[in-house]
Amino acid sequence: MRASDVVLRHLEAQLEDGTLVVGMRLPGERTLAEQLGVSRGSVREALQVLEAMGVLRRAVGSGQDAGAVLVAEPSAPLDSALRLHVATRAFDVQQVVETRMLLESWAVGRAATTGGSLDAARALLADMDDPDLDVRDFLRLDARFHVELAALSGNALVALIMTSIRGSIEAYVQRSVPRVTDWPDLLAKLRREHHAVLDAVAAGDVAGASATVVRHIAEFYERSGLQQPESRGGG
Amino acid sequence: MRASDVVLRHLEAQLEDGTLVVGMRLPGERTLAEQLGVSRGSVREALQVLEAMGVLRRAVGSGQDAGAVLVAEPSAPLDSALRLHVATRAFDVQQVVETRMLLESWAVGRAATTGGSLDAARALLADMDDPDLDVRDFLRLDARFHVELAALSGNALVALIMTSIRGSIEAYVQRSVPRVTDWPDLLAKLRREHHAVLDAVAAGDVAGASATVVRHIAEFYERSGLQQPESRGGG
DNA sequence: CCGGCTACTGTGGTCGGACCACACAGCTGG
DNA sequence: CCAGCTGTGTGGTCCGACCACAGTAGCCGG
Repeated sequence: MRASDVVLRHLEAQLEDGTLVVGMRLPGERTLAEQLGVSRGSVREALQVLEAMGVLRRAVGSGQDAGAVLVAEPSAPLDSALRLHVATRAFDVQQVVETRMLLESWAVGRAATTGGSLDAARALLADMDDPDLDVRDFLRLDARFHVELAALSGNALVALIMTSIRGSIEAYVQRSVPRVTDWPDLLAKLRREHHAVLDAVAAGDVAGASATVVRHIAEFYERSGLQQPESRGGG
Repeated sequence: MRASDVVLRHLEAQLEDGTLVVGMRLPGERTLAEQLGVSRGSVREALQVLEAMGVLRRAVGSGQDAGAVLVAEPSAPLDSALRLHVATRAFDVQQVVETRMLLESWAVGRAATTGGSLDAARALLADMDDPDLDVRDFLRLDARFHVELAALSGNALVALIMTSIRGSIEAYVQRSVPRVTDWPDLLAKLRREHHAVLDAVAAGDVAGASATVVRHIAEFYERSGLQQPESRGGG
C-alpha cells in the first residue's frame, strides 16, 4: 500500500460517509500529512489525483477560496481520460462517434417527452445563425448546443458523457476544418438540421427528433472525413 | 502553468504524435525531470495522475517490467471517477441505472446484428446455473455476463462505460442483498431472462434482445429496491 | 476618526537531497 | 557449472527549505 493510496482511501471514505461534503475545505497539506503519518509529498500526489478526477480544486493564498476545496466536476476526469485514451489509440474515433450518436439520439428523444425549457438551446441557435461567424466559432457553439441537448434529457450522467465525448474529439473536428471544401453549404445544412431537431423536441416528436439527430451527426462526420459512411449507430 | 502540467502536456503530446506508444517504457523519473527542467517531485505528481488515468503502470526494481510502462487501461479512470462522484452525490443511482439500460439495450441489439461468438457468454450462464451458488457470487458472475454482452457490441467505449457503471453501483447492489425476500424465485427469473436475452441475440432478434434486457434490468432494480418503477429508460 | 500602507500569516508550488526496498544482471568463489 | 554475493538502476518516501500568492491585522499619517 503506497502512502498516497492511504491518503486517497482516507479521503474517499470520508466522502462516502458524509464527513466531507462538497463545498467544504480540506485541511492543509501539512496538517493532513501529520494526521495520516505520511510526508507532504505523498499527500500532494494524492491530492493531485483527486484534482484530476474533478473532486477538488486547489488555490494558493489565503481566505475562503484558498486551499483545497471539495467540488463536483465529474466531467473533468472523463474528458481528460477519453482524450488520453484516444491518444493511446485504445479506441478509434469511429467508436466514439458511434457512442455519441447512441447517447444523443436517446437524449433528444427523452427531451421530447419531458419538455424542459428550450430557451438556452434556442439562444445558441440564434448565435449560430450569425452569417459572419467564423467556422471554428461555429463549431464551438455547435458543441455547446449538442451538450445542451443532452442536458435536456434530465440525465446528468448522459450529459456528462456527451460533454466528454465532444471534448475528446474536439481536436479532431477542428483539424478537419481545412478538409471540407464547401463550408457555406455545410453550415447552411447544419443550421437547418439544428432547427429541425429542436422543433421536433418542442413538438414532442420522439422518433423524429432521434432520427434527425442521428442523421445530422452521421452526415457531418461523413462530410468532414472523420468516419466511414456505413458505420451508423443509434436508435 | 504548474510544473506537473508541463510534464503532463509533454507526455500527452508525445502520445498523440506517436513518439510514445503503448508497451513502451518511459524514461526514469530523474531523467524526465532533468529533460523538462523540473524537479523529480513534479514529475512524480504528473505520473501519478497518468497512472490513475490508466495510461501507465509503475513498478519498482529493474528489468523489462520495471519502471513506468505505457498501458491502455481506460476502465481504471472511469471506474474510480464514477465511484468518487457517486460518493459526492453528483449523480444519483437512478440516473446511473437509467444510463446502463440505455447502453446495454443498444449493445445487445448491436450484438444481434453483428454476430460474434457467444461462447464466453454461454459459459458464464452455465456457471450461473449452478444451484449451489452463493447469491453474492451469482451477482459477481451476473456483472461479468452483462459486461460480456456489452463487449459483444464491438464498441469498446460502450463496453468500457458499462464496466465502469457496473463497478460504481456494485457496492449498492451487494448491499441490497438482505432486502430481497425471495432470492430463489428472483434467481430463477434472472436465469430465465439471461438465457432469453442470449437466445434473442443468437437469433438476430434485435428488438427482442433490446426489450428483454431493458425489462430484465428494470425489474431487477425494482425488486431489489434500488429504483422507482416508473423511471425506465432505454429504447 | 478614517484611509492607506505595511508587515504577518497561512496557503499551495517547487526544489534538492537523501535514504529505502526492490529486482534484475553480472561477477565471483566454491 | 552453479550458488551466492554485489552492483546498479528503478520507483517509494521523507525531510527541509524557499517561493509566490492572497487575505488579514495592525500600524501610521492625515
